[in-house]
Amino acid sequence: AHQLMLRAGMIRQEGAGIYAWLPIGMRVLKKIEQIVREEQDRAGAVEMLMPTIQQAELWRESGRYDAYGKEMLRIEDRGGREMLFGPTNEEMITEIFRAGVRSYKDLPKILYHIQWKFRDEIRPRFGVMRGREFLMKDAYSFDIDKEAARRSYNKMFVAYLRTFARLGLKSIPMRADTGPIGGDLSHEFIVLAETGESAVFCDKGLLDLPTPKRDLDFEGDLQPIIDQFTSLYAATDEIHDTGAFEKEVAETNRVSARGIEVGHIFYFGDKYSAPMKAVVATGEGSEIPVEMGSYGIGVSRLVGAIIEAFHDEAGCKWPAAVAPFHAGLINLKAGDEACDTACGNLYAALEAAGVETLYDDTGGRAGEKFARMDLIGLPWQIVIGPRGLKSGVAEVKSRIDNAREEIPLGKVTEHVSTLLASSLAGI
RNA sequence: CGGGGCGUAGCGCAGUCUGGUAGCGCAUCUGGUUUGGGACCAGAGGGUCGCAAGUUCGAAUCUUGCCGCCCCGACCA
Repeated sequence: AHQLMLRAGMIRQEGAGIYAWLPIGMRVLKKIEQIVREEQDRAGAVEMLMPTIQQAELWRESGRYDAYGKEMLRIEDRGGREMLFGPTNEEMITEIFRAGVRSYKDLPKILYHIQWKFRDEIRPRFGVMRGREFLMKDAYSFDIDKEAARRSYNKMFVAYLRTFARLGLKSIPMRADTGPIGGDLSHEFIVLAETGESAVFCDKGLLDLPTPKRDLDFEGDLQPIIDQFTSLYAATDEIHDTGAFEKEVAETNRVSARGIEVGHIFYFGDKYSAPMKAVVATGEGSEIPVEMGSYGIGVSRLVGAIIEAFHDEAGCKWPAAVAPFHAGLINLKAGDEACDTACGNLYAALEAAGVETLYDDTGGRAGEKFARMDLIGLPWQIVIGPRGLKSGVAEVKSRIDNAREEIPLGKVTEHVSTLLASSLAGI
């Protein structure tokens, strides 16, 4: 994925684990971000934005300023105040919550933001898959008791299933260690890919479970869905138990593969709310610390994960939902009036139809242009020259397009529109 | 942090051992011939040789220090 992203000009490395997002890569990143946002909103989470730079003082309240170690990038401002580039936002969101919420009547509440994080990884690698600076969606839930917290957890669980499905990915929730964040309920969402960083083991049945529907009522009982996805065996190598795997899963259903972690959800109770005194009034006149959870999705990592899942020798093969452009339009003879007109009309028609089109009118040879579009991974590639039009779809890429008949210039727009109705439906 | 390697044009590299005018391929630009799946000819532009100090008449090349990056091991979205 890293090689493809570099060659396609999606990113440029500016330091170890630090990348600039070039225009093509940016488009993909933004599309993924938007899908993540839509599904968070659908689940009832509310968007906000917290800063990247935080005060050390805040992290001393939770005790993590010293506990976090060298992975935290610590900086000092001109006044000698200790600051840090946020690796996560539990402390800050807890501080914001306690300043603004006092009553159980304001609960439940799920807040999220999509913001750059920095973790000074020991060894950054695999490009944006494990960068030091990365874009993450992190959500935080606040509830009056554990039962309510469980409902918030379930909302995010289902939102994650939908999010990854919309990105064209098959994600598998796996029970996970809670690690330094703490708590006792946690799942990792793993996407299967041959080049994944961790080994995963699961029941084949998990791969066939249906994605929760778009019109699902998130305020209803989600537990049956969660049970469905958590009753079958699924574990990463860290907690994999070969004995249990062989006992619970029939031999023909055992899947052992590799995967990429793209999301992680935690319930951690009052780990932060207690020490930081984020309390709410109950109905009985007492105050109790809120029950919290946090929910992360690696947005920038997803760009790499999707490429890992969808690519071939020639380049990326984006799902339509995140492709940087839906179509590439090549004018083989820029300057030729008939060509320019046909391309101009077609481009206008495509854009009007909502088909995002990359128009290349720099002239030159088709092979080079197609190779470039293969690399970037445009689902449709349309070339127009003096003799008419040719086009192809990503599944076949450039290889069998030569067999297609040419369409005269005058009928290009009409022809492509017809194709649009079938092959590009749903974009 | 331990171990291994690299730093020379936008990208990929040669040159370093043995000090003597900074090169090659791709890309870019100009002109021309071409043009339907990675063209050809001619020409051009582009360099603090990672940084600094030292040795020397002279350093990409030798010495020392520093910086950056990559790969292999313990962490994570």
